[in-house]
Amino acid sequence: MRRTRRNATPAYQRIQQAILRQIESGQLKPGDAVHSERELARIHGVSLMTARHGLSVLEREGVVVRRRGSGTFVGLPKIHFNKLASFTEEMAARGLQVTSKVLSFDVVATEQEAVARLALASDTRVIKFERLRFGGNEPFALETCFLCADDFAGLTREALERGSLFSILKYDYGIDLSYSDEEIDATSPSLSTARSLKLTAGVPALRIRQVIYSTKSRPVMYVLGLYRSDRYRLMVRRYR
Amino acid sequence: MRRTRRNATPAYQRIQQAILRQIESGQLKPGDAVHSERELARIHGVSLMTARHGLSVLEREGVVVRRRGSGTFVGLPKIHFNKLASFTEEMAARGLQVTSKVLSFDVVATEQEAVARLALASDTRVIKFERLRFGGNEPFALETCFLCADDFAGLTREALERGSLFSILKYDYGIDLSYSDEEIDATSPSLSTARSLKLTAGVPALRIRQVIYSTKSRPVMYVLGLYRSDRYRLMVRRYR
DNA sequence: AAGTGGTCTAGACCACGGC
DNA sequence: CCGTGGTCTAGACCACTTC
Repeated sequence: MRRTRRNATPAYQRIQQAILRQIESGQLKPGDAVHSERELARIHGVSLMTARHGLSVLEREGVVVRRRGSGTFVGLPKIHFNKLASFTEEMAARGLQVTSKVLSFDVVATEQEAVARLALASDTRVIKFERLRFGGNEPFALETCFLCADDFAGLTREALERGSLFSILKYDYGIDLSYSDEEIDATSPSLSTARSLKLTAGVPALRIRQVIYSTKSRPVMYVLGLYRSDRYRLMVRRYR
Repeated sequence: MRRTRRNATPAYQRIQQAILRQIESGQLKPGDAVHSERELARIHGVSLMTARHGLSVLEREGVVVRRRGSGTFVGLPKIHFNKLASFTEEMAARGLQVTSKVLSFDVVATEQEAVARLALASDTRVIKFERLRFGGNEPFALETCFLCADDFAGLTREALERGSLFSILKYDYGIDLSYSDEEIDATSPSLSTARSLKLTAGVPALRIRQVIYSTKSRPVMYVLGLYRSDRYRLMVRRYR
């Protein structure tokens, strides 16, 4: 059987990408049937289990719907459930330009909650910074970010203002992110927060507390986000 | 090789249940190593792929954490991410008694948004009812529920007051639910809603709009929920 | 070096849906 | 009936972590 070279993209991911390309190019529209598992296996020269593995991830993201006895079909457009994306990526998906303003940047030693969520010793110093996030010149969210100060010693305010945090982690620190655990509720923003977000008083905000983990299952950062509820909503899929 | 009888619980689910039992019984604590994939395969007399399949679902729910080269470990206790549970089940997990009060129950023909979300023809009549949900005598949420009136003709207010909606669907209509797609934001509840939830004016609520699908991928019900943010928060895991 | 999880094969049978 | 997705086998090699 054909062998793949080491360290290449796994076959099941190549199959996913092939399907995503077909959807993005308009070749497949919502409701259309995707190639069957057996066809995908034959087309890509892989076994049935491998083709199935590729589809299963796309299904959990809502990209495709599988119906036993019937087939696999393209899901509703532009909805990706339970997908951890950077703010930059989310806005790009909506065709909006992102800008960010770093409101503060400090190293602090008294952030008990953040330190606990990052599973660090209680006296650990953390980098703390606040960013106001704009999509197409409109404020969307105020994010407060915490990272272990020792692990990310070289991280500066200037770097943050230049590029996206996700890429800094990847290219400067070799850290790939894999998932985030999030706690979501609603809150009345403080006066200063409301002013930053240009919210009229009394309008609620969506509060998302997320702990983001690396591919090695280590907590990397804790983010407290306050989102304008009229501009941003969370899409989630839950399973029985 | 040993054959399983038809229509039995799949092997990968039996493996999941075995692990969940070990955790619930206290035999395994957070951080403890679960049996390795090869051990599980041997213990349950299945192949490696089957044991892996079982673990992968538990991993996506946050029950276990897998670390390549190292092992599989029990995750943090009592947190099940992205799990579609009935209100009754969620409260039971917290040890709270559930009561519900049906505030209204009608068949209506003018609910455009609900009809659209259920993918029904625009003139379809739907059952619409509101329930106030209590956990341990405290109001948690106000839910407005919509179902196709033709498909659930026998559904009455009395049945709702007796038992949980999920079990009515299962035992009276033979419908098993499989997942829900949800849209989450924050809102200021109306005066009457605030009164029902015993909220002081101006306190925000978490708004969850969910479309719940059957195992046959058909939308079954649309639920608009307003949750007291101080008593309820949503736990979600998102993937890169 | 030994053990772990991650990818993959080349088949098999079952359950279900639509024609 | 045939094609679909769902479950499953009995192996293989790779990449990684721990010792």
